[in-house]
Amino acid sequence: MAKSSGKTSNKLVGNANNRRATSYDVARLAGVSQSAVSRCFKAGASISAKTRTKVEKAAKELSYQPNAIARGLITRRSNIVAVIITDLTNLNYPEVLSHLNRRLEEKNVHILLFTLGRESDVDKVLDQVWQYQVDGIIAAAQLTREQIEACDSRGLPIVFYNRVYPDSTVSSVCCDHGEGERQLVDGLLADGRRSFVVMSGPSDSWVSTARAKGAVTRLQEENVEISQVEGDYSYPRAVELVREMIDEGGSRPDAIICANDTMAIGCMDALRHEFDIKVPQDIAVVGFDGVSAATWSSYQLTTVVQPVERMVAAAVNMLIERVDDPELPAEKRLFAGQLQYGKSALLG
Amino acid sequence: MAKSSGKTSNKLVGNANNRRATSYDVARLAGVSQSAVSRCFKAGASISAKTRTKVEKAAKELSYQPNAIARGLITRRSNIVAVIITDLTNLNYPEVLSHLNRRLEEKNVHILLFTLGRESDVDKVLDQVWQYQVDGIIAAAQLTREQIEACDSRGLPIVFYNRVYPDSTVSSVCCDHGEGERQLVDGLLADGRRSFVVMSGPSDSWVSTARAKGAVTRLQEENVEISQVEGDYSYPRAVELVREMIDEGGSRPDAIICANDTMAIGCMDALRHEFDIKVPQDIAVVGFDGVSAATWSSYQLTTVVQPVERMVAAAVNMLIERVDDPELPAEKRLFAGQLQYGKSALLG
DNA sequence: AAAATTATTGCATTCGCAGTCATTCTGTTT
DNA sequence: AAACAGAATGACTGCGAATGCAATAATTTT
Repeated sequence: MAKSSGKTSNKLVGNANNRRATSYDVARLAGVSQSAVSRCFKAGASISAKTRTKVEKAAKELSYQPNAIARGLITRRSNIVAVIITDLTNLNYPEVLSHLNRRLEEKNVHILLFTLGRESDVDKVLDQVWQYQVDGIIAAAQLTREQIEACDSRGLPIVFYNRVYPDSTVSSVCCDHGEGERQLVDGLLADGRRSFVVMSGPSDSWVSTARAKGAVTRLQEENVEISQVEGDYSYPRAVELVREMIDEGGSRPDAIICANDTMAIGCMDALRHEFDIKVPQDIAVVGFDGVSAATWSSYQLTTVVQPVERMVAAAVNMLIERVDDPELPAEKRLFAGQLQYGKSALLG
Repeated sequence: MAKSSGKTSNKLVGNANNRRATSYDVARLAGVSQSAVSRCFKAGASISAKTRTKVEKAAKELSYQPNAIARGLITRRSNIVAVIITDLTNLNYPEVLSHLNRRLEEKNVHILLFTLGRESDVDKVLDQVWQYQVDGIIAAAQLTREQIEACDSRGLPIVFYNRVYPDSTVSSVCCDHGEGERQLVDGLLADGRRSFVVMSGPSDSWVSTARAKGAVTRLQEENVEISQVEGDYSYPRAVELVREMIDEGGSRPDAIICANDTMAIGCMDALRHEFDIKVPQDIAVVGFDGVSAATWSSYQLTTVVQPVERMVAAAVNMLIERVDDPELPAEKRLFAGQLQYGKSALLG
């Protein structure tokens, strides 16, 4: 602490020439024009080896880095995409975000991250997105038709992640929630389950609705008992719902179909530890997503695993294609989920 | 699908006048100068109510949004900070990121997100960070002294999240890992535990090292058995380590001290389900972080909860202060974790 | 009502880089 | 050696907004 001689002076130097080096500084030091410096940092530009060497030497000396902001201003390409996500605490999204980052990085594109507290914040977020001249948007959030059109009219490509606008020409990648639920239900039916609770997520979540509807639609084809409860994707709420369900003392269902894994885990814990109900013997529980906790040996959840990696790769490719060529028509890609047999339900 | 008359034409229009409106466009339409438009969008600028009205009307008509990139070029303030995170799949980080986003949003600052595959990628990431003229960095990753100095010399403030550089003048917020571990160990000792396994995270993680060292240091003050194993913060690896530990058939420890909750959960699952060992009766397990899964009733982990919200708020405030005034001296803030008693260890 | 004061406004310039164009240099061909 | 093609280079302009300064308008003071 006392002997801070070297370090602090260093800091003063840094603040003295507060300005970062520009291409002009490099040009002057290298004895070339600013254009030459610019060309040196652009692939495929016409520049001689000799000049390049001089420039690179000077650039290193000044630790020059081209200013991506200024470059973006003139090229109209920021190499930034906005990622709009509703709820990071959803166990599924960190994985999505992680893959997104890796895939985009490969293309030298960066992520400006926006998370939504309430859905009503979308307008505010979009304002910011526009101001920052991002090249495109990956949205894991619901946008109104007006909002989509506003992006459209600005020539700003969007790819939706896990939501689909059936009668609108917007691009999206999506897991086939309906089909996934159908598989789960088929398995449960084959297993002899006859009375069901469908636990949906928050009502404003398109994904939750798609899943719940998928399950219910399939169930209604059979002569079985169905009741629906509305959760919020969270563990504690699922526990509460199970309490209400069991405490009310009505007939217990044979199976609970949860709109995501986190709630399924909550149900299992509540059933087993609060009511000593055997899962899957007494009640089967299934989820959706394939989060890592689903494989933990306390749960071994039967669920549908979303092919996150492929979905993300598809979303990124679709978006970048449309950034490069805005005339490309919209495209919707639907990925089948992978049924994962666990021990929370006796299937197949 | 067939009647796409309205929509598609809309798209064509959007692409026709491909350019977004600029302040000049607004100025022309409003019959004022570009300066007036600029002032209209800057808080506290000198502008009459009459002009403001005209400008706002024109701006709305053209759906004009000031170009944050161009603004950043001249103000030297991008209102973007880089967030560098090692591993998003670490259950603790999504929560951190979520709070970061909320806090920064309040200050109208945005997040350019960088995740690190390997630590060696730091240089590449820093290059990008510099190019994008971010106002500052929040780093939940390890930087070398050279890298820190490089940021310093560019006048780029950094605040480290959960890592500390003892003999260096960099700002950081940090949970007191050592003290947290001490509390855990004290509890375990009071509970009569005499032989311990300390399961660290990856060796290149500063946090893991700090925690393991904290536990070991405290343990060495007592006459107890200590052995150390190296995990990687992950569930599956913790399971493997427990297998090795138990299968080897040596004497079983009384307690396993894990460097994070995820591994603690892995240990509990392995002990209970693979070896039918009772937790906490036979072996106590403790973790660190306070992730949500730690409270699930299957685990009810005894752990130290990091005050994430306060830590994030502190990090954001410290960073923004230093963006506003780069002369501010570095500051290190250490937050005590909150011991959370669960049923994975009989403490207190 | 004239002078003094203050509040608005527009002009011109700047931020840092990329791309256009005209010019110079290099190397090839005859 | 002259003529030429192609590569390399530099001067200059513009991307879109912010700002210092000077000019002008609105307001207050006397």
